[in-house]
Amino acid sequence: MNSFTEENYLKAIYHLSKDHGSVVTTNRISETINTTAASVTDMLKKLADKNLISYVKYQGASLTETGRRTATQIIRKHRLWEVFLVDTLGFKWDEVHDIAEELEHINSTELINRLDSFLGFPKTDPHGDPIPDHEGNFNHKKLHQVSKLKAGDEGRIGGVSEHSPVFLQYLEKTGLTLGASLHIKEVLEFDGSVSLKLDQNREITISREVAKNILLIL
Amino acid sequence: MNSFTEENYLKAIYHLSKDHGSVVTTNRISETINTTAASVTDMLKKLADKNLISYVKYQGASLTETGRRTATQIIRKHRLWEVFLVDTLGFKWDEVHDIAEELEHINSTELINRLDSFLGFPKTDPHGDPIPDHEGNFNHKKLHQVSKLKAGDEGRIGGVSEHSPVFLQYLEKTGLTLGASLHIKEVLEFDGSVSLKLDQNREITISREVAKNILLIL
DNA sequence: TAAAAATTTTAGATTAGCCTAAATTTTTTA
DNA sequence: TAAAAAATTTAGGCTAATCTAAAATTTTTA
Repeated sequence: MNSFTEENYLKAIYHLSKDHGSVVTTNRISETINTTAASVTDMLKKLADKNLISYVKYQGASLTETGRRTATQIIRKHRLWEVFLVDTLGFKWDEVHDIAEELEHINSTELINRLDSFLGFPKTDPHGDPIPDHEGNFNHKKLHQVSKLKAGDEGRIGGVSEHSPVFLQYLEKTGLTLGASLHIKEVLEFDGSVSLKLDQNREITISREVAKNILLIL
Repeated sequence: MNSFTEENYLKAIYHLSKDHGSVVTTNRISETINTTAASVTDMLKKLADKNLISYVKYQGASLTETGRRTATQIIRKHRLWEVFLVDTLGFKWDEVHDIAEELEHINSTELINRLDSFLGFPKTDPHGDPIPDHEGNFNHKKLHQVSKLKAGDEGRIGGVSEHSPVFLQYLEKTGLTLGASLHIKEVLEFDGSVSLKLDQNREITISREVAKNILLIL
């Protein structure tokens, strides 16, 4: 059994190692977990002892296969709980992160499988992030940052890569919710801001920063 | 904010002080929480500092009003989660205790109120125990131990005072589930065992120990 | 009611997770 | 490529929650 803290470190390492296997540094972890580099070093040694990561002093850490499986199970729980909170209890998509952050540590495979079944085996969470199955396999859909597209491209919003309440509330207000269709009219060279046409022919402009965090299915 | 551990101590003290206000000893707590008396002493000092209990050295502890309110909220959460696990996810009544024991520490009033509403504001949990409202008020129904009744008495099962899986599974198997009507035929003076007539005129005999843990609405 | 038994508390350690400050290693830069 | 800067680790401490063993207090019993 791993402690809450250990689980949070595994999750952080997972999220920080973009492509499976890449090495993550002590400082990057300390920033995401909001702790000191010294504390991270301590924990990395411990996780390495438990064979959840491989760790080379002064170099960084990467998840072992066991570590990766553990991390994806926590992510599975987090995302299923988010679906429950939004679909079943009626929370808004910007309200669920912190609660799911607690619920993800509840320890019962049976519980999570029943929850999955009750929710109808959802494939994505309320932010469009894929929910891994009980073996840790993701159902990857190719997603494209709006900031990387050009005039004329179109697609539906399939996810967001930033989950802060302010950002999600902004999207909600602007009509940029999951599933919304959009058509790119223009990308301003000056600052990278993007003009879009939305469902009811509504036209809006978003900043490059916002465009980077909206992911499209083309 | 209280730690998980503190919450567990408060819950234990609550359950051990039969009638509100009665004093609970160090050893009794150490038995229910499965820890040493020395550890309990440490924690009692801490809870007293936080004004959650009143504590007199060598005498024992009792909940303050704040402590009582905190404890009932944990119990509220525990019981609502049990209802969710049984009614919504289809667990059996003997399978939910340990999971609810974890879920009860999740910290969100909004979550628990929405859950309550989703479940239809249940008044009792799957074992018949009353669910306090958000102000900590119980809807007490008068319950009678079968062991205290005499031949001729009858009623419905309104609760059980023992929640171990083996006991609950035994009741399930025997048909002694929540709501079942029963009629007391005879109480054996020799060993206190009780003969009952059940729904379909089925007649069974239960031990005094079992009879003590079944609670009837007369 | 005094001695024995039981209960409770104190003293002193231990472990997990965290911290600061100092030392070490790696990376950057001039 | 050597010095400066940045990153990382080590050393030494802290707190929460636990433990064992010893001391203090209360309760029981003869």
